[in-house]
Amino acid sequence: MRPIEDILANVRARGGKITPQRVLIYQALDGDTSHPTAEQLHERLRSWLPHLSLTTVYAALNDLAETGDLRRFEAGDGQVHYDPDTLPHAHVVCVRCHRMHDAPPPHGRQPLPREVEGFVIFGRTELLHGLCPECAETAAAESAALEGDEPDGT
Amino acid sequence: MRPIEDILANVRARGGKITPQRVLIYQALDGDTSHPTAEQLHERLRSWLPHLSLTTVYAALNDLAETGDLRRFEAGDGQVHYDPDTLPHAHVVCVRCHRMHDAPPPHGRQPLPREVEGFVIFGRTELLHGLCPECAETAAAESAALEGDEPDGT
DNA sequence: TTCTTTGCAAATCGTTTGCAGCATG
DNA sequence: CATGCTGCAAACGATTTGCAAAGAA
Repeated sequence: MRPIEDILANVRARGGKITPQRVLIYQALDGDTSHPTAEQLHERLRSWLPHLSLTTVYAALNDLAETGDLRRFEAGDGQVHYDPDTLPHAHVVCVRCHRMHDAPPPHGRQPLPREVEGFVIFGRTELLHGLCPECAETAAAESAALEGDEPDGT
Repeated sequence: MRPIEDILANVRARGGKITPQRVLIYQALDGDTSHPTAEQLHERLRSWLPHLSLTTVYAALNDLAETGDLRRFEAGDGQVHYDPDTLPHAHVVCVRCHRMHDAPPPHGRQPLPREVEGFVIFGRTELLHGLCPECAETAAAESAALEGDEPDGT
């Protein structure tokens, strides 16, 4: 994400107004690598601004996303996630618990194609689906238990 | 997607039952490159089975997705899309009209990493975001019109 | 007969919208 | 003081769930 000052300047340049809510949201986002949903962010910020409404969080996030200062993506859990890191990079997602990490290079770091199938390309979202260490362990334990229930397993 | 017979055999092997609805859905999916949503598929199949319910379509699709015979992904339009092509490949999506194509090789055809950040990797979803030819034209026309409204544009 | 699947209606859940009051520029 | 923003409540739309009836095995 660009420095907060740049973003605020941009808001003002577009005729927008700078409110304490937006500043708080922008600051919370800066450097956040947890890929939060609007609701998660809202929950966190409530401690600082108890009156902050979820609607306002959505408004601020979608605004940033439209100017390209924030990446917005769906990760297969039915919710929209936001990522202040707008450089091309991949995400690893657990298909069970939906825990999510940035994938280290080289994944997703290839340069963007300019044009594909006649489409002008702006951005890329790359998700790697798998099991996180915890869920992999649970899954292993479960399948072991299942084998115990199947006498034919010999 | 695997041949229909294999899929049906698998259903039976898991204690499932083979119904006309499921067979119809599997057949419709086979070779489909349009990345339909459950609702789109439902709409199409209604001509053959007017009584087919959306619930049933969801059940069949989610079942196939769980066995890995169908890829399930969200494309930024708030809906879940299904793709019978389960080989790793990328999709090009129009951010305006949500039209979608498969990206031709080499995009997204790199082999899957086995493990990333401790996660065991099963699959990948790669989305290229951009403007389709039609929307690019519309967008160009719109920005031209906007410039006309701004006398300072000189 | 047994147990899964179907199909309807209602519930759920994340996100958006309408609108009145408030605060920024 | 004009306009954009906030925050509440209500609307929305995609997906899921509960349950009784139907139909595979």
